[in-house]
Amino acid sequence: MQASSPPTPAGCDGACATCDLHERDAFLPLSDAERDAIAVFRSGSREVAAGRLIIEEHRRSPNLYTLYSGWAFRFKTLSDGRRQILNFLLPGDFMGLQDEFAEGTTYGVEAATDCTLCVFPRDRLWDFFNRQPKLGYAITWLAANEEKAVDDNLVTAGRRAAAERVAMVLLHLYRRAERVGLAADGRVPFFPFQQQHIADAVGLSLVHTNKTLRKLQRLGLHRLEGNVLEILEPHALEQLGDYFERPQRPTPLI
Amino acid sequence: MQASSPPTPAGCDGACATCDLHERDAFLPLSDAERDAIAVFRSGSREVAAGRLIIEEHRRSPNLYTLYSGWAFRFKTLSDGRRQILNFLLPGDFMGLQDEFAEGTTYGVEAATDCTLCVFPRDRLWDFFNRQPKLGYAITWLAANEEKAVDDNLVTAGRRAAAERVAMVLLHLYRRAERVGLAADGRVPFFPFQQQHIADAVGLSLVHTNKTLRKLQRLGLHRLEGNVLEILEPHALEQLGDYFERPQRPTPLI
DNA sequence: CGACCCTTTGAGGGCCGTCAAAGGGGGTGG
DNA sequence: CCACCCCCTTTGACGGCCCTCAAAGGGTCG
Repeated sequence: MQASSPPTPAGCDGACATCDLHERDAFLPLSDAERDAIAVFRSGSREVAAGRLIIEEHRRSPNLYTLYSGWAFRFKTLSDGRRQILNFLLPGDFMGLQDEFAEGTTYGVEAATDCTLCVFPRDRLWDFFNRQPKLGYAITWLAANEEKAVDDNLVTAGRRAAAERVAMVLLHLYRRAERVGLAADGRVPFFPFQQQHIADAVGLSLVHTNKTLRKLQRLGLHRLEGNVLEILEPHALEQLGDYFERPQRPTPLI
Repeated sequence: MQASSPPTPAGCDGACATCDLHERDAFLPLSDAERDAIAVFRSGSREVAAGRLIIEEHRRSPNLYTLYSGWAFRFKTLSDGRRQILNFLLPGDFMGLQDEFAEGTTYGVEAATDCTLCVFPRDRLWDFFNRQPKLGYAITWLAANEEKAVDDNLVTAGRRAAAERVAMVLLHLYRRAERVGLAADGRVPFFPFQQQHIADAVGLSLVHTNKTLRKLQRLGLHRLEGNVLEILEPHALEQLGDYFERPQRPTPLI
Protein backbone atom coordinates (compact mmCIF):
# COMPACT_ATOMS: atom_id res chain seq x y z
CA MET A 1 0.00 0.00 0.00
CA GLN A 2 2.86 2.31 0.66
CA ALA A 3 4.37 1.29 -2.66
CA SER A 4 3.02 3.89 -5.01
CA SER A 5 4.22 7.40 -4.52
CA PRO A 6 3.51 10.55 -6.43
CA PRO A 7 5.77 11.61 -9.24
CA THR A 8 8.55 13.66 -7.72
CA PRO A 9 7.53 17.29 -8.05
CA ALA A 10 9.66 19.68 -9.99
CA GLY A 11 12.23 20.74 -7.42
CA CYS A 12 12.36 24.31 -6.28
CA ASP A 13 15.55 25.70 -7.74
CA GLY A 14 15.71 28.45 -5.20
CA ALA A 15 14.65 31.23 -7.53
CA CYS A 16 11.24 32.55 -6.64
CA ALA A 17 11.19 34.32 -9.97
CA THR A 18 10.82 31.00 -11.73
CA CYS A 19 8.71 29.27 -9.04
CA ASP A 20 6.17 27.16 -10.85
CA LEU A 21 3.65 27.16 -8.02
CA HIS A 22 2.95 30.81 -8.80
CA GLU A 23 1.85 29.87 -12.27
CA ARG A 24 -1.12 27.84 -11.07
CA ASP A 25 -4.45 29.55 -11.28
CA ALA A 26 -5.23 28.58 -7.70
CA PHE A 27 -2.98 31.46 -6.72
CA LEU A 28 -3.05 35.18 -7.29
CA PRO A 29 -0.47 36.54 -9.69
CA LEU A 30 2.36 38.64 -8.28
CA SER A 31 4.28 41.57 -9.64
CA ASP A 32 8.02 41.30 -10.22
CA ALA A 33 8.67 43.59 -7.26
CA GLU A 34 6.59 41.32 -5.04
CA ARG A 35 8.45 38.24 -6.21
CA ASP A 36 11.69 40.00 -5.44
CA ALA A 37 10.50 40.89 -1.95
CA ILE A 38 9.55 37.28 -1.32
CA ALA A 39 12.96 36.16 -2.55
CA VAL A 40 14.61 38.52 -0.07
CA PHE A 41 12.39 37.26 2.73
CA ARG A 42 13.16 33.65 1.87
CA SER A 43 16.31 32.10 3.24
CA GLY A 44 16.29 28.76 1.43
CA SER A 45 14.44 25.50 1.15
CA ARG A 46 14.15 22.40 3.29
CA GLU A 47 13.24 18.79 2.63
CA VAL A 48 11.38 16.76 5.22
CA ALA A 49 10.77 13.03 4.83
CA ALA A 50 7.32 11.51 5.25
CA GLY A 51 6.50 10.96 8.89
CA ARG A 52 9.06 13.45 10.21
CA LEU A 53 8.25 16.68 11.98
CA ILE A 54 8.43 20.02 10.24
CA ILE A 55 7.65 21.95 13.41
CA GLU A 56 8.02 20.37 16.82
CA GLU A 57 5.35 20.83 19.44
CA HIS A 58 6.34 23.05 22.38
CA ARG A 59 9.47 24.28 20.67
CA ARG A 60 9.68 27.68 19.05
CA SER A 61 10.54 27.35 15.39
CA PRO A 62 13.00 29.97 14.13
CA ASN A 63 11.37 29.78 10.72
CA LEU A 64 8.11 30.20 8.92
CA TYR A 65 7.39 27.96 5.97
CA THR A 66 5.43 27.74 2.79
CA LEU A 67 4.71 24.17 1.79
CA TYR A 68 6.04 23.89 -1.75
CA SER A 69 5.20 20.24 -2.41
CA GLY A 70 3.72 17.38 -0.43
CA TRP A 71 1.05 16.92 2.22
CA ALA A 72 1.38 17.76 5.91
CA PHE A 73 -0.84 18.38 8.90
CA ARG A 74 -0.90 20.54 11.99
CA PHE A 75 -1.73 18.83 15.30
CA LYS A 76 -1.76 19.09 19.07
CA THR A 77 -1.36 16.31 21.60
CA LEU A 78 -2.57 16.04 25.15
CA SER A 79 -0.13 14.90 27.81
CA ASP A 80 -1.41 11.32 27.71
CA GLY A 81 -0.83 11.06 23.98
CA ARG A 82 -4.28 11.73 22.57
CA ARG A 83 -3.75 13.59 19.34
CA GLN A 84 -5.98 15.99 17.44
CA ILE A 85 -5.22 17.03 13.89
CA LEU A 86 -6.11 20.71 13.56
CA ASN A 87 -5.94 21.07 9.80
CA PHE A 88 -4.25 19.71 6.72
CA LEU A 89 -1.55 21.49 4.75
CA LEU A 90 -1.17 21.33 0.98
CA PRO A 91 1.12 23.10 -1.45
CA GLY A 92 0.84 26.85 -1.07
CA ASP A 93 -0.09 26.75 2.61
CA PHE A 94 1.82 29.00 4.96
CA MET A 95 2.72 27.81 8.45
CA GLY A 96 4.30 29.04 11.63
CA LEU A 97 2.43 32.30 12.10
CA GLN A 98 0.56 31.32 15.23
CA ASP A 99 3.65 31.03 17.36
CA GLU A 100 5.00 34.34 16.12
CA PHE A 101 2.90 35.91 18.80
CA ALA A 102 2.95 33.31 21.56
CA GLU A 103 5.39 32.26 24.23
CA GLY A 104 6.10 28.94 22.58
CA THR A 105 4.79 26.79 19.81
CA THR A 106 1.62 25.15 20.81
CA TYR A 107 1.25 22.76 17.93
CA GLY A 108 3.35 20.51 15.76
CA VAL A 109 3.44 20.02 12.01
CA GLU A 110 4.20 16.61 10.55
CA ALA A 111 4.98 15.72 6.96
CA ALA A 112 2.51 13.13 5.67
CA THR A 113 4.55 12.65 2.50
CA ASP A 114 8.03 13.82 1.62
CA CYS A 115 7.75 17.58 1.64
CA THR A 116 9.65 20.50 0.19
CA LEU A 117 9.40 23.78 2.06
CA CYS A 118 10.33 27.37 1.42
CA VAL A 119 12.01 28.72 4.53
CA PHE A 120 11.46 32.23 5.88
CA PRO A 121 13.35 33.46 8.94
CA ARG A 122 10.93 34.60 11.55
CA ASP A 123 12.94 37.71 12.35
CA ARG A 124 12.56 39.05 8.83
CA LEU A 125 8.76 38.95 9.01
CA TRP A 126 8.28 42.46 10.28
CA ASP A 127 10.65 43.88 7.70
CA PHE A 128 8.69 42.02 5.05
CA PHE A 129 5.42 43.57 6.24
CA ASN A 130 7.01 46.96 6.31
CA ARG A 131 8.45 46.80 2.80
CA GLN A 132 5.43 45.16 1.19
CA PRO A 133 2.19 45.97 2.99
CA LYS A 134 0.30 44.24 0.24
CA LEU A 135 2.06 41.00 1.00
CA GLY A 136 1.47 41.56 4.68
CA TYR A 137 -2.18 41.84 3.80
CA ALA A 138 -1.80 38.58 1.88
CA ILE A 139 -0.37 36.85 4.93
CA THR A 140 -3.33 38.03 6.97
CA TRP A 141 -5.54 36.59 4.27
CA LEU A 142 -3.80 33.25 4.58
CA ALA A 143 -4.11 33.28 8.35
CA ALA A 144 -7.81 34.07 8.18
CA ASN A 145 -8.31 31.38 5.60
CA GLU A 146 -6.63 28.78 7.74
CA GLU A 147 -8.79 29.78 10.67
CA LYS A 148 -11.86 29.11 8.56
CA ALA A 149 -10.65 25.56 8.04
CA VAL A 150 -10.14 25.08 11.77
CA ASP A 151 -13.62 26.49 12.37
CA ASP A 152 -15.06 23.83 10.09
CA ASN A 153 -13.15 21.10 11.84
CA LEU A 154 -14.38 22.32 15.19
CA VAL A 155 -17.99 22.09 14.05
CA THR A 156 -17.24 18.60 12.82
CA ALA A 157 -15.69 17.39 16.04
CA GLY A 158 -18.20 19.16 18.24
CA ARG A 159 -21.49 18.58 16.49
CA ARG A 160 -21.40 16.01 13.71
CA ALA A 161 -22.12 12.28 14.06
CA ALA A 162 -19.53 9.76 12.94
CA ALA A 163 -20.78 9.24 9.39
CA GLU A 164 -21.18 12.98 8.93
CA ARG A 165 -17.64 13.57 10.11
CA VAL A 166 -16.14 11.07 7.74
CA ALA A 167 -18.18 12.32 4.79
CA MET A 168 -17.07 15.86 5.50
CA VAL A 169 -13.38 15.12 5.85
CA LEU A 170 -13.21 13.03 2.67
CA LEU A 171 -14.90 15.74 0.66
CA HIS A 172 -12.74 18.43 2.23
CA LEU A 173 -9.51 16.62 1.43
CA TYR A 174 -10.59 15.90 -2.11
CA ARG A 175 -11.46 19.50 -2.80
CA ARG A 176 -8.26 20.81 -1.31
CA ALA A 177 -6.26 18.38 -3.41
CA GLU A 178 -8.17 19.12 -6.58
CA ARG A 179 -7.54 22.81 -6.18
CA VAL A 180 -3.78 22.43 -6.37
CA GLY A 181 -3.73 19.73 -9.00
CA LEU A 182 -3.22 16.72 -6.74
CA ALA A 183 -6.62 15.30 -7.64
CA ALA A 184 -8.99 15.34 -10.57
CA ASP A 185 -12.16 13.65 -11.79
CA GLY A 186 -13.14 12.57 -8.30
CA ARG A 187 -9.87 10.78 -7.76
CA VAL A 188 -6.90 11.43 -5.47
CA PRO A 189 -4.28 9.10 -6.94
CA PHE A 190 -1.78 9.43 -4.08
CA PHE A 191 -3.86 9.85 -0.98
CA PRO A 192 -1.28 9.98 1.81
CA PHE A 193 -3.30 9.46 4.96
CA GLN A 194 -3.91 6.36 7.01
CA GLN A 195 -7.14 5.75 8.83
CA GLN A 196 -5.41 6.86 12.01
CA HIS A 197 -4.96 10.31 10.51
CA ILE A 198 -8.61 10.55 9.60
CA ALA A 199 -9.56 9.41 13.08
CA ASP A 200 -7.30 12.03 14.65
CA ALA A 201 -8.74 14.72 12.41
CA VAL A 202 -12.42 14.09 13.07
CA GLY A 203 -12.20 13.12 16.74
CA LEU A 204 -13.16 9.44 16.50
CA SER A 205 -11.33 6.30 17.52
CA LEU A 206 -9.44 4.36 14.90
CA VAL A 207 -11.78 1.39 15.09
CA HIS A 208 -14.92 3.41 14.72
CA THR A 209 -13.40 5.42 11.91
CA ASN A 210 -12.71 2.19 10.06
CA LYS A 211 -16.23 0.92 10.55
CA THR A 212 -17.68 4.20 9.38
CA LEU A 213 -15.45 4.33 6.30
CA ARG A 214 -16.52 0.79 5.39
CA LYS A 215 -20.16 1.69 5.85
CA LEU A 216 -19.96 4.68 3.53
CA GLN A 217 -17.98 2.66 1.04
CA ARG A 218 -20.61 -0.10 1.07
CA LEU A 219 -23.17 2.60 0.33
CA GLY A 220 -21.10 3.49 -2.72
CA LEU A 221 -20.29 7.03 -1.66
CA HIS A 222 -16.54 6.68 -1.98
CA ARG A 223 -13.74 4.20 -2.41
CA LEU A 224 -10.59 4.27 -0.33
CA GLU A 225 -8.15 1.50 -1.17
CA GLY A 226 -4.43 1.44 -0.95
CA ASN A 227 -3.60 5.06 -1.34
CA VAL A 228 -6.23 5.94 -3.86
CA LEU A 229 -9.27 7.89 -2.77
CA GLU A 230 -12.24 8.09 -5.11
CA ILE A 231 -15.21 10.33 -4.46
CA LEU A 232 -18.08 8.49 -6.12
CA GLU A 233 -21.10 10.45 -4.91
CA PRO A 234 -19.99 13.97 -4.07
CA HIS A 235 -23.53 15.23 -3.80
CA ALA A 236 -24.50 12.51 -1.34
CA LEU A 237 -21.39 13.17 0.72
CA GLU A 238 -22.18 16.88 0.76
CA GLN A 239 -25.69 16.12 1.92
CA LEU A 240 -24.63 13.64 4.54
CA GLY A 241 -21.93 15.86 5.94
CA ASP A 242 -24.07 19.00 5.69
CA TYR A 243 -20.97 20.48 4.13
CA PHE A 244 -21.41 22.76 1.17
CA GLU A 245 -18.69 24.98 -0.10
CA ARG A 246 -18.34 27.34 -2.98
CA PRO A 247 -15.22 26.97 -5.06
CA GLN A 248 -12.46 28.96 -3.47
CA ARG A 249 -11.15 32.06 -5.18
CA PRO A 250 -7.45 32.30 -5.90
CA THR A 251 -5.43 32.82 -2.75
CA PRO A 252 -2.15 34.64 -2.22
CA LEU A 253 1.03 32.62 -2.29
CA ILE A 254 4.07 33.73 -0.34
CA MET B 1 -30.71 35.21 37.67
CA GLN B 2 -30.60 37.68 34.89
CA ALA B 3 -31.15 40.44 37.42
CA SER B 4 -27.64 41.53 38.18
CA SER B 5 -25.78 43.19 35.37
CA PRO B 6 -22.32 44.66 35.22
CA PRO B 7 -21.81 48.34 35.92
CA THR B 8 -22.26 50.13 32.63
CA PRO B 9 -18.81 50.62 31.17
CA ALA B 10 -17.51 54.04 30.46
CA GLY B 11 -19.00 54.80 27.08
CA CYS B 12 -16.78 55.25 24.10
CA ASP B 13 -16.97 58.93 23.27
CA GLY B 14 -15.83 58.33 19.74
CA ALA B 15 -12.34 59.69 20.17
CA CYS B 16 -9.74 56.95 19.92
CA ALA B 17 -7.24 59.39 21.37
CA THR B 18 -8.97 59.14 24.72
CA CYS B 19 -10.05 55.51 24.49
CA ASP B 20 -9.61 54.01 27.92
CA LEU B 21 -9.19 50.45 26.70
CA HIS B 22 -5.77 51.40 25.40
CA GLU B 23 -4.69 52.32 28.90
CA ARG B 24 -5.01 48.78 30.20
CA ASP B 25 -1.80 46.88 30.52
CA ALA B 26 -3.33 43.91 28.71
CA PHE B 27 -2.72 45.88 25.52
CA LEU B 28 0.35 47.23 23.81
CA PRO B 29 0.80 50.99 23.90
CA LEU B 30 0.35 52.91 20.67
CA SER B 31 1.99 56.01 19.30
CA ASP B 32 -0.09 59.10 18.61
CA ALA B 33 0.29 58.53 14.87
CA GLU B 34 -1.06 55.02 15.27
CA ARG B 35 -4.03 56.21 17.27
CA ASP B 36 -4.73 58.74 14.59
CA ALA B 37 -4.61 56.07 11.89
CA ILE B 38 -7.04 53.94 13.85
CA ALA B 39 -9.36 56.93 14.25
CA VAL B 40 -9.32 57.41 10.47
CA PHE B 41 -10.02 53.73 9.90
CA ARG B 42 -12.88 53.78 12.38
CA SER B 43 -16.28 54.92 11.18
CA GLY B 44 -18.20 55.00 14.44
CA SER B 45 -19.54 52.83 17.19
CA ARG B 46 -22.47 50.46 17.53
CA GLU B 47 -24.50 49.11 20.41
CA VAL B 48 -25.92 45.60 20.33
CA ALA B 49 -28.28 44.29 22.99
CA ALA B 50 -27.70 40.99 24.77
CA GLY B 51 -28.92 38.08 22.67
CA ARG B 52 -28.87 39.98 19.37
CA LEU B 53 -26.58 39.25 16.48
CA ILE B 54 -23.52 41.38 15.76
CA ILE B 55 -22.73 39.49 12.57
CA GLU B 56 -25.29 37.33 10.83
CA GLU B 57 -24.37 33.91 9.56
CA HIS B 58 -24.22 33.60 5.76
CA ARG B 59 -24.41 37.31 5.20
CA ARG B 60 -21.40 39.40 4.37
CA SER B 61 -20.88 42.09 6.96
CA PRO B 62 -19.79 45.43 5.52
CA ASN B 63 -17.89 46.14 8.71
CA LEU B 64 -15.15 44.84 10.92
CA TYR B 65 -15.45 45.36 14.64
CA THR B 66 -13.45 45.66 17.79
CA LEU B 67 -15.41 44.67 20.84
CA TYR B 68 -15.15 47.65 23.17
CA SER B 69 -17.26 46.35 26.05
CA GLY B 70 -19.29 43.25 26.77
CA TRP B 71 -19.08 39.54 26.02
CA ALA B 72 -19.88 37.88 22.70
CA PHE B 73 -19.21 34.64 20.90
CA ARG B 74 -18.59 33.42 17.39
CA PHE B 75 -20.57 30.37 16.25
CA LYS B 76 -21.66 28.24 13.32
CA THR B 77 -24.86 26.27 12.94
CA LEU B 78 -25.63 23.19 10.88
CA SER B 79 -28.75 23.18 8.77
CA ASP B 80 -30.75 21.23 11.36
CA GLY B 81 -29.97 23.76 14.07
CA ARG B 82 -27.09 22.14 15.90
CA ARG B 83 -24.84 24.97 17.01
CA GLN B 84 -21.13 25.08 17.77
CA ILE B 85 -19.54 28.01 19.53
CA LEU B 86 -16.14 28.60 17.92
CA ASN B 87 -14.66 31.02 20.43
CA PHE B 88 -15.56 33.70 22.91
CA LEU B 89 -15.02 37.40 22.40
CA LEU B 90 -14.06 39.85 25.12
CA PRO B 91 -13.15 43.53 25.09
CA GLY B 92 -10.27 44.17 22.73
CA ASP B 93 -11.08 41.29 20.40
CA PHE B 94 -11.25 42.01 16.71
CA MET B 95 -13.83 40.31 14.51
CA GLY B 96 -14.85 40.02 10.90
CA LEU B 97 -11.53 39.27 9.31
CA GLN B 98 -12.31 35.74 8.23
CA ASP B 99 -14.95 36.73 5.77
CA GLU B 100 -12.78 39.44 4.29
CA PHE B 101 -11.35 36.74 2.11
CA ALA B 102 -14.30 34.42 1.60
CA GLU B 103 -17.34 34.42 -0.61
CA GLY B 104 -19.70 34.96 2.28
CA THR B 105 -19.65 34.99 6.01
CA THR B 106 -19.49 31.52 7.33
CA TYR B 107 -20.12 32.24 10.96
CA GLY B 108 -22.24 34.44 13.15
CA VAL B 109 -21.39 36.56 16.18
CA GLU B 110 -23.90 37.00 18.97
CA ALA B 111 -23.78 39.42 21.87
CA ALA B 112 -23.95 37.55 25.17
CA THR B 113 -24.35 40.81 27.08
CA ASP B 114 -25.07 44.30 25.85
CA CYS B 115 -22.06 45.17 23.73
CA THR B 116 -20.38 48.29 22.46
CA LEU B 117 -18.39 47.96 19.26
CA CYS B 118 -15.94 50.07 17.33
CA VAL B 119 -16.93 49.93 13.67
CA PHE B 120 -14.41 49.74 10.82
CA PRO B 121 -15.57 49.76 7.21
CA ARG B 122 -14.26 46.72 5.44
CA ASP B 123 -13.29 48.69 2.36
CA ARG B 124 -10.84 50.82 4.31
CA LEU B 125 -8.88 47.81 5.53
CA TRP B 126 -6.39 47.70 2.71
CA ASP B 127 -5.73 51.42 2.99
CA PHE B 128 -5.16 50.92 6.70
CA PHE B 129 -2.60 48.19 6.03
CA ASN B 130 -0.91 50.35 3.46
CA ARG B 131 -0.60 53.42 5.64
CA GLN B 132 0.34 51.60 8.83
CA PRO B 133 2.13 48.33 8.14
CA LYS B 134 2.82 48.00 11.83
CA LEU B 135 -0.89 47.95 12.56
CA GLY B 136 -1.39 45.51 9.72
CA TYR B 137 1.13 43.35 11.46
CA ALA B 138 -0.90 43.81 14.64
CA ILE B 139 -4.04 42.61 12.91
CA THR B 140 -2.21 39.52 11.74
CA TRP B 141 -1.17 39.01 15.34
CA LEU B 142 -4.78 39.18 16.44
CA ALA B 143 -5.88 36.75 13.76
CA ALA B 144 -3.18 34.26 14.70
CA ASN B 145 -4.08 34.62 18.33
CA GLU B 146 -7.71 33.90 17.70
CA GLU B 147 -6.77 30.84 15.69
CA LYS B 148 -4.86 29.55 18.70
CA ALA B 149 -8.05 29.75 20.73
CA VAL B 150 -9.97 27.82 18.09
CA ASP B 151 -7.19 25.24 18.02
CA ASP B 152 -7.64 24.71 21.74
CA ASN B 153 -11.37 24.35 21.40
CA LEU B 154 -10.92 21.82 18.64
CA VAL B 155 -8.71 19.68 20.85
CA THR B 156 -11.35 19.96 23.54
CA ALA B 157 -14.23 18.92 21.33
CA GLY B 158 -12.25 16.24 19.55
CA ARG B 159 -10.28 14.59 22.30
CA ARG B 160 -11.32 15.53 25.81
CA ALA B 161 -13.87 13.71 27.98
CA ALA B 162 -16.85 15.61 29.36
CA ALA B 163 -15.34 16.58 32.72
CA GLU B 164 -12.13 17.62 31.03
CA ARG B 165 -14.03 19.79 28.58
CA VAL B 166 -15.95 21.59 31.28
CA ALA B 167 -12.85 22.12 33.42
CA MET B 168 -11.01 23.56 30.46
CA VAL B 169 -13.73 25.95 29.36
CA LEU B 170 -14.33 27.33 32.86
CA LEU B 171 -10.65 28.00 33.35
CA HIS B 172 -10.34 29.50 29.89
CA LEU B 173 -13.21 31.90 30.42
CA TYR B 174 -11.96 32.93 33.82
CA ARG B 175 -8.49 33.72 32.52
CA ARG B 176 -9.78 35.66 29.56
CA ALA B 177 -12.01 37.70 31.83
CA GLU B 178 -9.31 38.30 34.41
CA ARG B 179 -6.97 39.61 31.76
CA VAL B 180 -9.28 42.48 30.81
CA GLY B 181 -10.47 43.27 34.30
CA LEU B 182 -13.81 41.47 34.21
CA ALA B 183 -12.71 39.01 36.87
CA ALA B 184 -10.37 38.93 39.84
CA ASP B 185 -9.49 36.74 42.81
CA GLY B 186 -10.96 33.65 41.20
CA ARG B 187 -14.32 35.29 40.70
CA VAL B 188 -16.26 36.41 37.62
CA PRO B 189 -18.97 38.58 39.14
CA PHE B 190 -21.08 38.90 35.98
CA PHE B 191 -20.67 35.63 34.16
CA PRO B 192 -22.96 36.02 31.15
CA PHE B 193 -23.31 32.48 29.83
CA GLN B 194 -26.02 29.93 30.35
CA GLN B 195 -25.34 26.23 30.46
CA GLN B 196 -26.55 26.02 26.88
CA HIS B 197 -23.64 28.24 25.83
CA ILE B 198 -21.14 26.07 27.63
CA ALA B 199 -22.67 23.00 26.04
CA ASP B 200 -22.46 24.55 22.58
CA ALA B 201 -18.86 25.54 23.18
CA VAL B 202 -17.53 22.18 24.32
CA GLY B 203 -19.64 19.93 22.11
CA LEU B 204 -21.83 18.28 24.74
CA SER B 205 -25.58 18.15 25.20
CA LEU B 206 -27.21 20.56 27.60
CA VAL B 207 -28.23 17.80 29.99
CA HIS B 208 -24.83 16.21 30.17
CA THR B 209 -23.18 19.60 30.55
CA ASN B 210 -25.40 20.27 33.54
CA LYS B 211 -24.58 16.94 35.15
CA THR B 212 -20.88 17.48 34.60
CA LEU B 213 -20.98 21.00 36.02
CA ARG B 214 -22.76 19.71 39.11
CA LYS B 215 -20.23 16.94 39.52
CA LEU B 216 -17.26 19.30 39.41
CA GLN B 217 -19.05 21.67 41.76
CA ARG B 218 -19.70 18.85 44.24
CA LEU B 219 -15.98 18.13 44.09
CA GLY B 220 -15.42 21.73 45.12
CA LEU B 221 -13.51 22.76 41.98
CA HIS B 222 -15.73 25.69 41.13
CA ARG B 223 -19.03 27.35 41.93
CA LEU B 224 -21.44 28.55 39.27
CA GLU B 225 -24.62 30.08 40.64
CA GLY B 226 -26.80 32.76 39.21
CA ASN B 227 -24.35 34.65 37.10
CA VAL B 228 -21.36 34.39 39.36
CA LEU B 229 -18.57 32.01 38.50
CA GLU B 230 -15.98 31.19 41.13
CA ILE B 231 -12.85 29.20 40.37
CA LEU B 232 -12.09 27.46 43.64
CA GLU B 233 -9.36 25.02 42.69
CA PRO B 234 -7.59 26.38 39.62
CA HIS B 235 -4.77 23.90 39.92
CA ALA B 236 -7.13 20.95 40.03
CA LEU B 237 -9.06 22.29 37.04
CA GLU B 238 -5.81 22.74 35.12
CA GLN B 239 -4.83 19.19 35.92
CA LEU B 240 -8.21 17.74 35.08
CA GLY B 241 -8.49 19.62 31.81
CA ASP B 242 -4.82 19.04 30.90
CA TYR B 243 -4.89 22.73 30.14
CA PHE B 244 -1.88 24.78 31.14
CA GLU B 245 -1.25 28.22 29.84
CA ARG B 246 1.34 30.83 30.45
CA PRO B 247 0.06 34.32 31.14
CA GLN B 248 -0.50 36.06 27.86
CA ARG B 249 1.72 38.95 26.85
CA PRO B 250 0.11 42.26 25.98
CA THR B 251 -1.69 42.10 22.64
CA PRO B 252 -2.31 44.81 20.08
CA LEU B 253 -5.56 46.69 20.21
CA ILE B 254 -7.06 48.19 17.09
C1' DC C 1 -51.02 34.25 39.85
C1' DG C 2 -49.61 32.25 35.70
C1' DA C 3 -46.33 31.93 31.93
C1' DC C 4 -41.86 31.34 30.58
C1' DC C 5 -37.08 30.34 30.80
C1' DC C 6 -33.38 28.08 32.77
C1' DT C 7 -31.74 24.51 35.76
C1' DT C 8 -31.84 20.04 37.71
C1' DT C 9 -32.67 15.12 38.07
C1' DG C 10 -34.04 10.47 36.55
C1' DA C 11 -34.64 6.68 33.14
C1' DG C 12 -33.35 4.29 29.18
C1' DG C 13 -31.01 3.46 25.04
C1' DG C 14 -27.70 3.98 21.37
C1' DC C 15 -23.48 5.53 19.54
C1' DC C 16 -18.99 5.05 19.95
C1' DG C 17 -14.74 3.65 22.71
C1' DT C 18 -11.86 -0.16 24.27
C1' DC C 19 -10.20 -4.74 24.00
C1' DA C 20 -8.96 -8.50 21.24
C1' DA C 21 -7.54 -10.94 17.30
C1' DA C 22 -7.39 -12.20 12.47
C1' DG C 23 -6.25 -10.78 7.65
C1' DG C 24 -3.29 -8.81 4.10
C1' DG C 25 0.50 -6.56 1.81
C1' DG C 26 5.27 -5.09 1.67
C1' DG C 27 9.86 -5.18 3.18
C1' DT C 28 13.78 -7.56 5.02
C1' DG C 29 16.78 -11.09 5.85
C1' DG C 30 18.06 -15.68 5.39
C1' DC D 1 12.90 -17.24 -3.57
C1' DC D 2 10.81 -17.99 0.58
C1' DA D 3 9.84 -17.03 5.43
C1' DC D 4 9.10 -13.98 8.79
C1' DC D 5 7.86 -9.70 10.67
C1' DC D 6 5.71 -5.45 10.98
C1' DC D 7 2.32 -2.17 10.07
C1' DC D 8 -2.11 -1.16 8.74
C1' DT D 9 -6.78 -2.68 8.08
C1' DT D 10 -10.79 -5.18 9.31
C1' DT D 11 -14.20 -7.46 12.18
C1' DG D 12 -16.47 -8.97 16.47
C1' DA D 13 -17.78 -8.51 21.39
C1' DC D 14 -18.83 -5.77 25.11
C1' DG D 15 -19.30 -1.93 28.02
C1' DG D 16 -19.74 2.82 29.16
C1' DC D 17 -20.18 7.52 28.17
C1' DC D 18 -23.15 10.56 26.66
C1' DC D 19 -27.57 11.59 24.09
C1' DT D 20 -32.61 11.85 24.13
C1' DC D 21 -36.87 11.96 26.35
C1' DA D 22 -39.40 13.45 30.18
C1' DA D 23 -40.72 16.11 34.02
C1' DA D 24 -40.12 18.71 38.24
C1' DG D 25 -38.04 22.82 40.62
C1' DG D 26 -37.01 27.73 41.03
C1' DG D 27 -36.70 32.46 39.74
C1' DT D 28 -38.41 36.46 37.05
C1' DC D 29 -41.66 39.09 34.64
C1' DG D 30 -46.04 40.41 32.99
